[in-house]
Amino acid sequence: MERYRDIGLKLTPQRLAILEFLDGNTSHPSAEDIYNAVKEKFPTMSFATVYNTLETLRKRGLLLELNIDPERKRYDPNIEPHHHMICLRCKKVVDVHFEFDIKIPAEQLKDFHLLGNHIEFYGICPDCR
Amino acid sequence: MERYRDIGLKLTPQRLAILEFLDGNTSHPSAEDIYNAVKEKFPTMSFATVYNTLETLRKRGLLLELNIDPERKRYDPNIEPHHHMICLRCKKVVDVHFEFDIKIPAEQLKDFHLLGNHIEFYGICPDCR
DNA sequence: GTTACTGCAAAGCTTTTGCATCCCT
DNA sequence: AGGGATGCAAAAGCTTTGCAGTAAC
Repeated sequence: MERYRDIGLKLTPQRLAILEFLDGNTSHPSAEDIYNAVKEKFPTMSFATVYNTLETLRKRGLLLELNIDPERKRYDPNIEPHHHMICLRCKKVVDVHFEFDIKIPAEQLKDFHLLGNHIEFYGICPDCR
Repeated sequence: MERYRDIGLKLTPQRLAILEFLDGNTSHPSAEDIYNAVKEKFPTMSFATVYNTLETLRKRGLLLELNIDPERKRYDPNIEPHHHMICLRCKKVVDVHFEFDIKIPAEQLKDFHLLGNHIEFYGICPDCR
């Protein structure tokens, strides 16, 4: 956790609680999920603090903002490149740690300069079958 | 256009204008883009009508709702499975019509029943280079 | 004539912002 | 002590909804 202070972040108790909740979390929580979780420790916690902290972390490259849910932003503390499997029924999102070798044919690529990719897999999870 | 009536949709002038704007459109417009475009023909056009029509089309599988933009929903009249290339600078979205052979290793797949996938490619488009 | 659609306005959600206060360093 | 963070409330932006009037079938 000291590494946060090293990059110029003030380690307030609220932030520590948010960081602790996010650390190793693979549930891809929304801002509200985070707010609800941390509010138990800090009843005065506000959405502003949650959003401010998330934005601060994102700007420093310590957090990813995911577009996998059309209704709200989801956050992922795992900044390693990876993909996601989404259950169409319960909306659960599972990480897929595997590097796929996908190459776009040159005639489609034109002069686009590729920097990365993200795959969303859709299906039905074991629990929903 | 008659096919819309065949599936039980009333062909109002407003709807025809929306359908005409969407037909063959590869710009992945937002609801506001569609509203602005159609408002020129129908100054009384309301967002309610745009959203109602989009939702009606989506429910009938005639339109895709895209999650590629965290700020707003984008719509795609091309319902053929395809992927997207997104310019990180100008946010332009280009279709990628190519089927990639991607298989998730069994130990990652678990008992997830896969139904489809969508790849977002990130990079810089020729215009922005 | 029925039924579904339109358009306005209001409301609902998520996210952002202004600002006074607070507290980490 | 100083500068950034917190928390409240208000506002902003996108999307949905209620409802009365209207038009397609």
